[in-house]
Amino acid sequence: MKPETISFFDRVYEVVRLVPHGRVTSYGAIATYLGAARSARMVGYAMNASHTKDVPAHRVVNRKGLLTGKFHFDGTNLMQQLLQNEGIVVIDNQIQDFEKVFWNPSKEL
DNA sequence: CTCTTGACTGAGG
DNA sequence: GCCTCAGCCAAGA
Repeated sequence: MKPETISFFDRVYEVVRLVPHGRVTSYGAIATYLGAARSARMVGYAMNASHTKDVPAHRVVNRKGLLTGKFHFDGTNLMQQLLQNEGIVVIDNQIQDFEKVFWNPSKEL
């Protein structure tokens, strides 16, 4: 695969796939890891097309640990269900102990 | 090329 | 702690 042919979106997907089971990360963390710290919005924008990809988008939340993208899932609480299924505690769209389950690709990878 | 759209973020009131 | 504003930048029409 020529990197030039890989779009920014695809790079986002690869990083999201690297997120360990039972962990979550933020849009900004992914953007920073990709060298585009100011492109956090692009990460979310990329996730908008993640439905056609095998990407665990539910592991990606904003910097506050809030499930901002839950409305993009079929069910109203599907995203929360998926996270809790991985052992992550979610209350009212807010991840509990966010710092403990947070996975920073720039540090861990 | 120009314009619009965002699952974001940080600063300011 | 909450709300608003502005900057950010890639992709699609």
